[in-house]
Amino acid sequence: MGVKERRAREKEQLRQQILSAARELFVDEGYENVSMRKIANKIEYSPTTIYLHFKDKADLLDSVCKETLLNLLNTLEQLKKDISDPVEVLRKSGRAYIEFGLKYPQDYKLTFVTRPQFQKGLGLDEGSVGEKVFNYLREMVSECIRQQIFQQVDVETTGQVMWSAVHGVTLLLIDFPDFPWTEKDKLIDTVIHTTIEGLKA
Amino acid sequence: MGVKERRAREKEQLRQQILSAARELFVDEGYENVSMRKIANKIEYSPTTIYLHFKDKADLLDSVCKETLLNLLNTLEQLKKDISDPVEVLRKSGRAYIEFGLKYPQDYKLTFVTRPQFQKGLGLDEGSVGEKVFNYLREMVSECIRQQIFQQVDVETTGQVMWSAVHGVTLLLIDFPDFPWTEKDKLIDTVIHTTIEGLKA
DNA sequence: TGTTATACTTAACAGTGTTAAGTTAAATGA
DNA sequence: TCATTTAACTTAACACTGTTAAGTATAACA
Repeated sequence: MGVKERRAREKEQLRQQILSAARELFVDEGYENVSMRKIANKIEYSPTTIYLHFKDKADLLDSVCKETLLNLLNTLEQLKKDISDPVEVLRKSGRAYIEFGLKYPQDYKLTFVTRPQFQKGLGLDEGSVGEKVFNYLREMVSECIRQQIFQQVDVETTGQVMWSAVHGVTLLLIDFPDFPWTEKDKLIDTVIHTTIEGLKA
Repeated sequence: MGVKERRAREKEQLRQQILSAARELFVDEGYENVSMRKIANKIEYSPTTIYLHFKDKADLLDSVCKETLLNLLNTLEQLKKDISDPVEVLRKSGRAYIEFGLKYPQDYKLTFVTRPQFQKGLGLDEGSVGEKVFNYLREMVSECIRQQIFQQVDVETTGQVMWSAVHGVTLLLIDFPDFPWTEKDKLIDTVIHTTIEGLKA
């Protein structure tokens, strides 16, 4: 009677196969330049088969991004365990976030820049992985406010300011690789340091 | 003998007509969702006529962007004239920059996010409009440092930190329109204020 | 063994950016 | 004035795109 189970397993396997083919192509050639036929070709199925596993191209992108976000969330939550000072957690998390973006630049852009256009707002809806990442940020900031390290008492605004800074420097470093940046690590540290000091003041 | 001149004038007129039709559609519906046929329809010409004035769709968008960037530069330079306090200039310029991005989100993203890897002349290359904008930022920051308002003495790093912050918040507001942001103006003000205070500290 | 359900494909639709070739009308030169 | 040249503009087509309705083939079940 394990037939159904085997079938489900096989189905999931193909789903994963599509997913990783899509990720590879999206990252290499950019979402816009990847057609459903191209993905189908790579996995040696007909284009329509993809539609048995994903609603449409945007849904496929969405699934790829969800994976990426889970990866980021995992990285961040590992961090929190080993540090007690909330400012230090915030600092290290900011670094980890930026480094994650620089390590997987295409994935980062796909998730935080490209995707929202197609799935309006879905990136940070209730229960989504994106929301979990932002909740992580909320908790860190809350702790800093609770310990009266930050002057500002508005968790939301404070978190959003922090996010703006790390998001901004991440994208600039990704998108203008040839710009005469200050030494990269110095820039990252200064961005994080400046924002935290600004929130303290 | 003014025939050639009249013809050139008429040609330029049509070019402008295409340009403004394209701008309107790009802004309203997004670059990806606007077809050459749609633009052609709007100006009541055949699609191919556009190709007599612009190399391709990307070129058309580039021309639209160059115009708006010049607009931004103009807006910023107007600002500088009426204010003497360098911090106030920086603050107001940051606001104007962000508001520009929110007003022309497609142009902004194309110029500062999508284009840099592919396109020459609109990124931050030498002589480009983008470079002129960053030079403006350099001058503002220089003045703040010269007057010893900022602790940090490195113009490049300081400017890049400032840019990261405004770039970040601009893109977040563009890309996640449905996210429960703090009241928009408050968020923008806090981002700018925090960064400037951080640079003073 | 015959029926049902599932996996997958074929063929097509309406759309895209772009181009080669053709048309029309205006400007030029004799 | 009239043929010729030149420029503006259009038609029709190509090779793509995402997506879907309908069809097939095969495996599972009664």
